[in-house]
Amino acid sequence: MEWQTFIEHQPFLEHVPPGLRKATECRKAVAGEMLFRVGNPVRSLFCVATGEVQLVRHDLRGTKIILQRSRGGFIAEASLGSKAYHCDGVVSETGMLLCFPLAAFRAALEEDAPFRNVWMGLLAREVRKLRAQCERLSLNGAAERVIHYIESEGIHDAITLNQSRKAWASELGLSHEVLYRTLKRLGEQGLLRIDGSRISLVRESNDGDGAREPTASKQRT
Amino acid sequence: MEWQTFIEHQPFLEHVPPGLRKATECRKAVAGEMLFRVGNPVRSLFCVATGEVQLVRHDLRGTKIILQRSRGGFIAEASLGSKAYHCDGVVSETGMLLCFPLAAFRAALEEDAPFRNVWMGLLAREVRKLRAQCERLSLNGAAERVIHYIESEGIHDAITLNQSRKAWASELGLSHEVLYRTLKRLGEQGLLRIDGSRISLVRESNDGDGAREPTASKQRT
DNA sequence: CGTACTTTTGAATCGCATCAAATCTGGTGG
DNA sequence: CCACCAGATTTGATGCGATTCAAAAGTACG
Repeated sequence: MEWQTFIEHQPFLEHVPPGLRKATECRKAVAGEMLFRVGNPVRSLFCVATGEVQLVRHDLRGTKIILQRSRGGFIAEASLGSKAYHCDGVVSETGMLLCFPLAAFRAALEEDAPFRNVWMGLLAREVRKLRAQCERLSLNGAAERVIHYIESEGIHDAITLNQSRKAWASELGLSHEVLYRTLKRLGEQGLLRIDGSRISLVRESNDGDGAREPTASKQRT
Repeated sequence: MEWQTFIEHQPFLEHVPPGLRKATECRKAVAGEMLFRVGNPVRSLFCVATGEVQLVRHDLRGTKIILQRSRGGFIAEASLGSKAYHCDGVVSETGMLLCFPLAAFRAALEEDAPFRNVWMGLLAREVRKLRAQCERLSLNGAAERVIHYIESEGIHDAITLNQSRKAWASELGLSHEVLYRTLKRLGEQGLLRIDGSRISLVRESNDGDGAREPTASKQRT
């Protein structure tokens, strides 16, 4: 498969300098495969062209916690700065992978200013995204988390889910049952419009129709 | 005040190139002061030499959410990559501040390779730290969050709190009452040793003393 | 010495997690 | 094409733990 194909999906790949491109391996990754495990030395940086890769950790009782979910874009960018991985990297959906050798990647950052700036921009974006997720997780209330998610991850107050609702629930730090119930309730209250995997926020215009709760909080039957 | 003084507290400042040093303003920041507000254009990068600065946001009902808390080190590093601030920056404890003009900072990154590498290392560290916090917040159980905090933020399973417990509670996504009770309970169970602001984890050696719960989970009276 | 804030404990309530079970879905192989 | 299976979706019932409201005691600071 050609770089040109990938660039269409991931515009930032356009900035990868020729030297690094030649050193990059491009391969298929099958669902279930482990890219790396906790403690493994960092040898490559991975970019998910298609499919999905997750950064996961397991707590004491074996519960899986998803730390990052990448569908297009880098996975474990921060591993560039450390010797060994802090999490497991598992392929959750079959797709194509770009494997950048660590040394070549570092060299490219050193030599190529535009590429470097794109990279620093990606890191900064990741930081902001993570801060938003922390903010979301510190909200106590299922409805508030759902709405916060749509507001911060969506475009024009609407999202198209690219994962199952069950997986979304765990990203929101909720049990899947509560997420289902919350979506239903918000839908019935007219605060949310749900068409399959398309979910959008309905902003109340605050004029007519006085039979509504003040805002997305403390909804009761 | 002199750079040499700051470098003792923040070793990475040693790598700030001379050109950038000359352009940097150094001033006192008084508790309560707002460094910037949501939407303000980014003009400087701030480094907290002493005192404390917080990155905060407010939800719909005015509840304060702390997104970052910096005591020594940069605050809002990710703002380097965006036009405007996404949060408010408030001084929570009086101290000294280094204000790097944005343009000069960018230029230094461009020209000075060692400085740039230190900076990218800081960004990567921030990403890992934020991932750890997300992991922590997605644990459901006060005791588990406390223990996770000590394990990931502490040194040798021990931390010295540099903030009030009330503030810690909000960082953990808990009400302060629950944190107090949880600490007390864990202390009584011998899982935690608490000396004022010094809190350390007691690892059970799993040999003698059979009167203990399996691990840090599901503690009951 | 007084004020503001943190720390601490108590009691009541609410919402989420959990267990259970039924239905629906997409995909596989016969 | 259909039977079948695994996983996702949906709904119900229950208990626990966190939030919340309340109030008292401790502590820092001017």
